[in-house]
Amino acid sequence: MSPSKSRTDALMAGEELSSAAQRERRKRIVDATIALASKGGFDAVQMRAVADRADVALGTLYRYFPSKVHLLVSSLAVELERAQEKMDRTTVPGDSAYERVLFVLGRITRGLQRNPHLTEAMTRAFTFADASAGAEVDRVAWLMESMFTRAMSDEDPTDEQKAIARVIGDVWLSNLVAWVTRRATATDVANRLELTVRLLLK
Amino acid sequence: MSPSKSRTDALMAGEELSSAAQRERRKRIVDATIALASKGGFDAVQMRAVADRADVALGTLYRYFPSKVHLLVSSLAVELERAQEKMDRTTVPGDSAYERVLFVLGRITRGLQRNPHLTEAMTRAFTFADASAGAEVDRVAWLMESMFTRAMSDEDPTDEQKAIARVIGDVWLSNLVAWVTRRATATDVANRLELTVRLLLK
DNA sequence: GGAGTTTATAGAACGTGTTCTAATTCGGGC
DNA sequence: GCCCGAATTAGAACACGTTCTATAAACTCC
Repeated sequence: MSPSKSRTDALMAGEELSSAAQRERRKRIVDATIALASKGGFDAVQMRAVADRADVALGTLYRYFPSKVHLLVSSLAVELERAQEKMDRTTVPGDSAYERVLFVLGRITRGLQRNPHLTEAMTRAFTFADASAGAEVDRVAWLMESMFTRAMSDEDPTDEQKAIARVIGDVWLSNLVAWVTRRATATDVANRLELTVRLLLK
Repeated sequence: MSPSKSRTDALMAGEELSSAAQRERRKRIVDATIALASKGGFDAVQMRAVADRADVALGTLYRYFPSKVHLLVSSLAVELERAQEKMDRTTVPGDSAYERVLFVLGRITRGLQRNPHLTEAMTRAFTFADASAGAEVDRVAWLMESMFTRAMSDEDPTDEQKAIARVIGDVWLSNLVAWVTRRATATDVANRLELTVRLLLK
């Protein structure tokens, strides 16, 4: 049991997947998750449906991702990495940290709002995650934070910049959730983000 | 069906409970929820267990609160109201908004941290809530916001003050969740809150 | 105080996340 | 090629949120 356990951990973290077949399986699972989430949100990501669509047995799915929350948060990390890569290929316009952060924020937010169901699924999983998904959640939090610190300056971020990035991330997530649950409109979200960034960076 | 529907809505909102027996039942349910949550957190708040403990049939529980999330978020509102009342009976020390907000934040945070399981149950329910619990979530959000605006000044809050209060609320909640899921220590939380309030109010 | 309506009760039933079991297949060392 | 442990599979089983059904109790209005 012990060796199998450590192998499982590697699978979960998505690192060092022994065989190509396993990397393949993992990708199919994440793809299936994103497809189902895009179509019907959190509720549509049913473990049996994911397994079916990924052409994998239910037990295998659980071997790769120990819970629905792990699965969705890991998929969120994958999506954020994609967004970050795209951002890296762009030159972010703006003369001040304020302008650049707002640009990045607006862009990602609009990107997510283009796929409401997917956003709903991922944000809900993220905020619902319990301690067992701590590693995955930390990874996503770190991706968010670094997305904003990069927009603030090219240098290594100062502690204060990191703190600001974290606050922006918190506000961003909270507003995304409010939008997803229809307690705020896209305009509300844009306004509040602008206001927050202004308070923090101007 | 229609009159019963509207009566049910009243029960959900907790207003105008027709009979004393119904107010009684509702209170027993909330008390049972808080007791179970205090003991074992979100997972321990099982609908059958709540119903048993409140001495109410499962169907009745669902008539009063249409889901576990509604139940927990409503209980959170009750708890916040209690905290607010206690705060109202205190004179908040501090010469500046910065100092007073920090005092209030520290106090409520420590209060919640004294009951980790309850806090875990409530914050997870709050952040997991979907659109159907929008009203309950809005109520809690409003309670939080007004808790901070009151600390900032005695007057009616300006729009900017409201915005600041909202940001503080977002950061507060996010840090509470991080603490609850053991991704941040109590010290981390205190530091980050101090830093955030400083950035916003100093 | 009785008829009709609403509310409460006990408990079965259902759906989906998660776990478990038994059998099969895969991959690496001989 | 064969063996062995690990990985995968199909599917049963289980837990808990939620819904449904049938019956009883509690109100309301005459």
